[in-house]
Amino acid sequence: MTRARPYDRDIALDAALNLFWQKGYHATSLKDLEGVLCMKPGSIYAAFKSKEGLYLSALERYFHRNRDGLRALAARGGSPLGALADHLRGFGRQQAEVSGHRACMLVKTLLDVTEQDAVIGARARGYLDEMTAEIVAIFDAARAAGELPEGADPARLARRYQADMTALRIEAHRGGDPEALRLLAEDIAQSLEQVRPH
Amino acid sequence: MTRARPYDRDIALDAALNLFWQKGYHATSLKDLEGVLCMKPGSIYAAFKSKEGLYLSALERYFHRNRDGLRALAARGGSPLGALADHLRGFGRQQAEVSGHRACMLVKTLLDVTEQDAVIGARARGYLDEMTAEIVAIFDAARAAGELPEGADPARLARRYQADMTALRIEAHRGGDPEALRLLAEDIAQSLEQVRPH
DNA sequence: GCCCGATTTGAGCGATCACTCAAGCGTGAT
DNA sequence: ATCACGCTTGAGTGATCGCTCAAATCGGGC
Repeated sequence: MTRARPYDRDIALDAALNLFWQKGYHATSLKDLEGVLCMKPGSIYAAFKSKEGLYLSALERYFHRNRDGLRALAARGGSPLGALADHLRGFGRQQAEVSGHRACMLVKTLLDVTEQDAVIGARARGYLDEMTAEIVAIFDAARAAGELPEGADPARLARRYQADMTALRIEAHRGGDPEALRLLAEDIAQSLEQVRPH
Repeated sequence: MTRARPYDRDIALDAALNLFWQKGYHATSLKDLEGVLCMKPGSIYAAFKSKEGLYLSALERYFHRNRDGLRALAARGGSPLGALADHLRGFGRQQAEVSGHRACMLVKTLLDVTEQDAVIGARARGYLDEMTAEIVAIFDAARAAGELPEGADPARLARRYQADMTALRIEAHRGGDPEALRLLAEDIAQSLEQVRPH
């Protein structure tokens, strides 16, 4: 290499991720990105090829972060079902720290994207499917640990959990009473724990 | 009136509603709207003041339609809890007819909007709150009908129901196996019916 | 110290954005 | 038939969109 990169790809991607997450794909302009990336349009294009390319890179980063978080949760040992319930309750306890950063970016992408941005939409769907698979694996572990009754279907439970988590995060994005959010998370967590054989 | 309106406001609003619902606020251009409304930019501006004004009118229409649907559901007589459960199951049975028309437009708006479109965001939040109130009224009716246990909180149950419905509609938007969607709706409906005193 | 080549720069590209307004035209009143 | 009114028209506004590329800039190899 003849010259060190004057910008840090990770830092730039994080900045782009946060901005895209907050404003969405269509409402974010290259001018906005220039600002938070501290890069001129030529550099952005050289590094990420296009606005769409940058979005895809940011989305991939987001996905990996979430997937790794879920894996860390599962690798914690102890009760898989308990880990999922804790995760729900933890999310319910969060205060609204940064605006526009609560709902899942994959879901936001799914809803924001049209037929013109088919590539982005397909990628978001793929990542969501991978997340589903991760959750299925956790329910499989729960079954192995004897936390599920005989006839329980891990895939079905996983889809329910993912839907619940999506709803919880959208409710968080909506704002409103923090205590109501906590109660919602508690209700969902209790539903989850009810599947345990008694 | 010196001249009959050459366009039908209801038809135009429906067309705008469908397009906005499908593509979202930012991704819909005035040129797109000209096409589906069969109106030139001057007429659109004269009738709806601006793109934002048109969106607000379309959103109001969407809200009234949904609120009235919910009221009709509640006015059907019989079990309020059963009506809600039926509504969930009915939604789970739907096939993906028109693309991009499954998720709730209020939720899509909430996620799509930024600080620049604060008016639209506030309106969407207001409508969502009104929907919550409608659902609370149904759970109040359920309590009056003896379908709820002593300590049950209608507001808390309503928030859970609304979150579940949101999640179900997003899952429908995501696509995938129709049978999985049906099972998800069934799971949610069964959770709802579990609150009945036994 | 000098040059080479990779990288950044930023003015500016054509296209499209939301939107305007002077002109044209259809309609009901007379 | 004619007029006057008011809605519709659509070319065109300035601004901004995503993006390009020739020129400036900087670091490493010799």
